[in-house]
Amino acid sequence: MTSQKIIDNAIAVLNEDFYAPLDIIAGQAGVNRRTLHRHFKDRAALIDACWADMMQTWHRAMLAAYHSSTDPVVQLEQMLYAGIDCGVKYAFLNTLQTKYLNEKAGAVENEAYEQAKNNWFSLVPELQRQKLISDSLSVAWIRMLFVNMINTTIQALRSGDVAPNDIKKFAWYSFSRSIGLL
Amino acid sequence: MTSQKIIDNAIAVLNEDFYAPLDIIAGQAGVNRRTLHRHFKDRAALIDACWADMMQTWHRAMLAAYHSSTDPVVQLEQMLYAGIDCGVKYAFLNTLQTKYLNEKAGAVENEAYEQAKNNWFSLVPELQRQKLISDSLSVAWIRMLFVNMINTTIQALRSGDVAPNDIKKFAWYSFSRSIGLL
DNA sequence: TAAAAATGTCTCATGTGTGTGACATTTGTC
DNA sequence: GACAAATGTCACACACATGAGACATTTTTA
Repeated sequence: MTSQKIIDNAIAVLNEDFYAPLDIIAGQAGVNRRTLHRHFKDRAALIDACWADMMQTWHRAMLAAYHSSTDPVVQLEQMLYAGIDCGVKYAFLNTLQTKYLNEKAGAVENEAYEQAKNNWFSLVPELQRQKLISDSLSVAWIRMLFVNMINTTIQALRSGDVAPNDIKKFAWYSFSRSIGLL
Repeated sequence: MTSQKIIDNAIAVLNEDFYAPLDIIAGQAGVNRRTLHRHFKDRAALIDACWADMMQTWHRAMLAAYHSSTDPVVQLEQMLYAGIDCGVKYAFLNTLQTKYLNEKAGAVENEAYEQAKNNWFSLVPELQRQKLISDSLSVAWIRMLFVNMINTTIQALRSGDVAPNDIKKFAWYSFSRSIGLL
């Protein structure tokens, strides 16, 4: 559908430059700017749509990873890979969260986010209880390590300085050790 | 000096929003927008000045940390702390590097940056040679871990979710382990 | 104190992103 | 083919950031 095509390209473009003019987004999506406005009332509406879209992608990937095993370590590993696979979309999600979402009320569309987040947050204390990872690190800190490891991976992929084949291996190696695993 | 005052405030403001209007920057610095233009020809000139300023700060901090010890592990630890202390300025540097610096030729003012970078890059192979850190990780990857650990730390500080007292400790613990140290 | 420099205030022209209206054109559907 | 929906094209008004000119005011300096 056209709306989806616009959203996909908007995410790609806005991820590079959050303030890119709508011309660029429309052009990238192969539609007229006027058409873009027919699908999305204004810039804010488009960004909201992008946000919702990303939420869905992210949420599904996390849920699938979470249910791929009962071993919390494997769950965590799979969730990291899922995050990496979300790639560009995830990076944009982060941008939004820091600079755009502040202005919005913690509204409806955060529900899915919260759910995935809660799954994640139940995992870490469990790992700490089992003494598999460090219990001197706070959960909030570990959450940030997780998110930023994904960012690091995406950056590494984009920069071309790190061999793509190595990246996931590196990411899990570095992340798991950074939280005290093994 | 007025120029420096404007630069400092510009860094602070642009770090929050890279596209903030000059009004805001001038206002934050307590000067008129017209005055800002008398010190800096245009927006690009101001940003260049910010860049140069940050380079200086960053370079000095890195150099001091590097020379604080002859033990490469201690050097690395001190450089991480130095990066964290650069704080806000460093975060802006990162923003610039990805989205703004692309448009510039790898020009003159990168010299200082390169020098500090080279110090850093000599450190990592040395640590690998001494088998203190993992030699399966590439230097480029470790560089990214380093940079992103600083970002993570700054985020953590800003979010308020992690106790400020713990942060440096957490950062070194997580970073050192993520590169295979210990 | 007097001259010079820096800054503030007001104004203006310019460029650009934005959102919308009117109408032609294309595409899809029956 | 005929109709309807979606899209393209052109045009317009609006808001806003920008950079600069003219001149008053303040601050520095000799």
